[in-house]
Amino acid sequence: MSQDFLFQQIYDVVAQIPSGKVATYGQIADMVGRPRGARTVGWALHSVPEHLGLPCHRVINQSGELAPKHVFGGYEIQRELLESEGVKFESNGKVDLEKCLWCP
DNA sequence: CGCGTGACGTCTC
DNA sequence: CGAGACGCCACGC
Repeated sequence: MSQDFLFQQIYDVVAQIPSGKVATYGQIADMVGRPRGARTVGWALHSVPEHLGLPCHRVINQSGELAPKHVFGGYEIQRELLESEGVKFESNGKVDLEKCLWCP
């Protein structure tokens, strides 16, 4: 019940991420009321059906790195999508959180 | 009901 | 600064 609402919150937050911006698991977790549930957010996104159209490639970890595992398709795919949306990448392959981090 | 696992985060060595 | 360990939340068995 409340848990389903939590999932709905996560889906809603991710869906609200604008193009050219990225959000971190901790940020989303805090939005849904689970500031320590960053793992839960990741688990939720893994459980979320892709047909919902959630830009999971815009969800990254606190370090600014993309998903360590090619869960949604592949690291390169994520980078391509983000770059296509205007997200800047650093030489180390990380996202420029200073400019592309989603600030609600 | 209890244990194990996982797209993470933060602290400490 | 880098790597490792512990901790948190939710689900599956």
